[in-house]
Amino acid sequence: MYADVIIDINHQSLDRAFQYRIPDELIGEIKPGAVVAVPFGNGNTLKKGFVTGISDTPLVAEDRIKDIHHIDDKQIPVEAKLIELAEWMRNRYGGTLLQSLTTVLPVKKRVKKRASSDVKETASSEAPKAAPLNDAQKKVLNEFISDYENGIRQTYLLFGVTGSGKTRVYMEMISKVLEHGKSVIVLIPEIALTRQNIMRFSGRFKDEVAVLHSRLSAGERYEVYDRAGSGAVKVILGPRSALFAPLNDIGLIIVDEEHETSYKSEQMPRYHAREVAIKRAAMSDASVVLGSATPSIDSLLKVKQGSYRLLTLPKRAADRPMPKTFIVDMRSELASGNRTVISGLLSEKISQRLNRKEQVILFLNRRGIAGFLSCRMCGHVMKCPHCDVSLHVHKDGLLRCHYCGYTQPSPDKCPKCGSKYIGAFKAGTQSVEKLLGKSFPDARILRMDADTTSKKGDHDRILSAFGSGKADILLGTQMIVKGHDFPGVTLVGVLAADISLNSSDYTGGERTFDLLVQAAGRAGRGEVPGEVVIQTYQPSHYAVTSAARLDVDGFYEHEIAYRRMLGYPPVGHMLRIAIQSEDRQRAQMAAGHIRDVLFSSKSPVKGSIAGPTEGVITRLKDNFRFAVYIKSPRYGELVSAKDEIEKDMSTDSFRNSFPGTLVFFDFDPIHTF
DNA sequence: AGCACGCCGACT
DNA sequence: GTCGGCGTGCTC
Repeated sequence: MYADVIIDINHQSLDRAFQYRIPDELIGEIKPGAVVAVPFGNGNTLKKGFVTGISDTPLVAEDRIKDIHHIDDKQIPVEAKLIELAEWMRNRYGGTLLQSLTTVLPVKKRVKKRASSDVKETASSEAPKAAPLNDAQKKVLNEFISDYENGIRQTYLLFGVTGSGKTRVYMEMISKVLEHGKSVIVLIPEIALTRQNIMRFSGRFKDEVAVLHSRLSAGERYEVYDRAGSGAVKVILGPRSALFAPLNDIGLIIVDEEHETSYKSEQMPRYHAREVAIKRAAMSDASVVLGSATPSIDSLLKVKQGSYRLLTLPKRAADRPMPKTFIVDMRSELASGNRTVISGLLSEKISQRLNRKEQVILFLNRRGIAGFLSCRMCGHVMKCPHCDVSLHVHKDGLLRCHYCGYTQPSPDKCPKCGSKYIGAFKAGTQSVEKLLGKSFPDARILRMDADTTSKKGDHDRILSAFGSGKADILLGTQMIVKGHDFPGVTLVGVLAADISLNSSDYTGGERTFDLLVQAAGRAGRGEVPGEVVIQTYQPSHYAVTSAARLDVDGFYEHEIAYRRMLGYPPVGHMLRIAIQSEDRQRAQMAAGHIRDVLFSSKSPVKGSIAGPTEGVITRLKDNFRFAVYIKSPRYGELVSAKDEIEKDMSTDSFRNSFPGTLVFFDFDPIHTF
């Protein structure tokens, strides 16, 4: 008997199975998923390896095959299914099989048990007092249960407006699946892994639920895996990596806030947890529930195409009204002499709340830092004529497109209205804080951004201070919009919707819509109805107007038309090939070489290759970054193109011409490069 | 990633 | 002569 073993050395040329003889005493113990130690290379040094298959035919001369040394008993064996999943990921997202294996089979060191965390003890107080389900919740739940009991397994999109009680519905779905003796994985974005969220689940499912998150030590992680493997834990709650928990008999995978970009990995393999969840579910005869108040364009398209089933919660629970929204045109603020970042309307509404002792959230989206050029008089934004994304202001003063490399000089006058007020966007939380201090000297202000949350615990401390009413205004970046529930907040101000709108990639509209609707969702969660003020230089942009109407369908129709016209995902597909080297010249040459390889190949994608272009961040950790983009209506063609490049990279000629050059693939990229 | 083989310079 | 530099090639 022989075992196929992947050696734990991350190198392209070693990314294949090696056959080892299974000694008699280990026959039956060595299975796919086992972790073994094997002698490797001339020195026969013992290396860790992953068993991916068993066979009884030697593929090389028998005298070249060595024996497995021993099973690494510090590791627990994992389902063969996870290996199959790793192979699928390797094929779909590129990179080495070892990278996929180590993603799927995370380090599981056996460490002495520790005292269990304090979460369980405090959780019991959360357990009683569940309100009865409302009609919409009942309807959704019954549809799911009826399918489940009839053996129908599929992917559902649970579209529920902010505050509609999605979590409550998840709990009931989980209970039902547990009754059938199956287990459940619940994915939530890392940022939403708050104490309150964990409590809700552990209050309901007690010892049967376990939480995985990045702060867990190896020992704590091992304990969770161990209890999952033995069947003591039936529900795993965690971020995207929790998808690979070694649970048997999975009946349901829930992906909460499915539109969140954190579900996409930023390391190889750059998998999307939503896609992998659906794959893992299919392998275990499980259903998937994707939940969101602002579903991804991708999932909405799948619903239209009939591959996901739509479930909706159209109203807030307990009949709370949706907030009232106002769009402020910042161009007219400028025209009327207000040069600050806070409009007259917003300022007036803030004083009102301060007088009434209600709370205010002010949101300054800073992601995609001031990279674009726009006119403060007419709102015109400089865009690439070929790719319809914002041009990025380069340090040499030129404007550049990230997808195709199109370049033009910065204009000193707006090409549309002739105004000289065309410039890069600047606004930071610190300067806004100063301005607020001047305008509202009596207000207690909390600022929450990367600077004020650098230490562990800062995050929770600021949020709980605001939650307990120790401040009137919470001013912050992205991080304050996600999922928090502050009943005292009756006004949310979005200071500059434009920043995310004009990010230099195709996802700007979608991200802005999500942010605006989620921000609006923070207002009026308590007794007093909420209001939202959205400030922008592009008040008629469909992402802004549909967000103000909280109109997901309307936004979808506009956005999908834009994606269709330019062949962007999810209508078409896109592959980013990122090339990095410590030597700038070499990175650029390698990128050019890769483009040429694609051009001269038989691949049908050669008509839609763009680049090489330099990354937004041109240098990261001493590496110079270049990218080549390919678009294709068919994902499979991009996979073939990726295979073609991987083949070329494994040749001596590539390794000799571009030593030390790293290549990463990103399918349907959503993070700016 | 390691380790061996190999074909050139400067040294006990 | 031969000790050792690290370029190229292989690892079940």
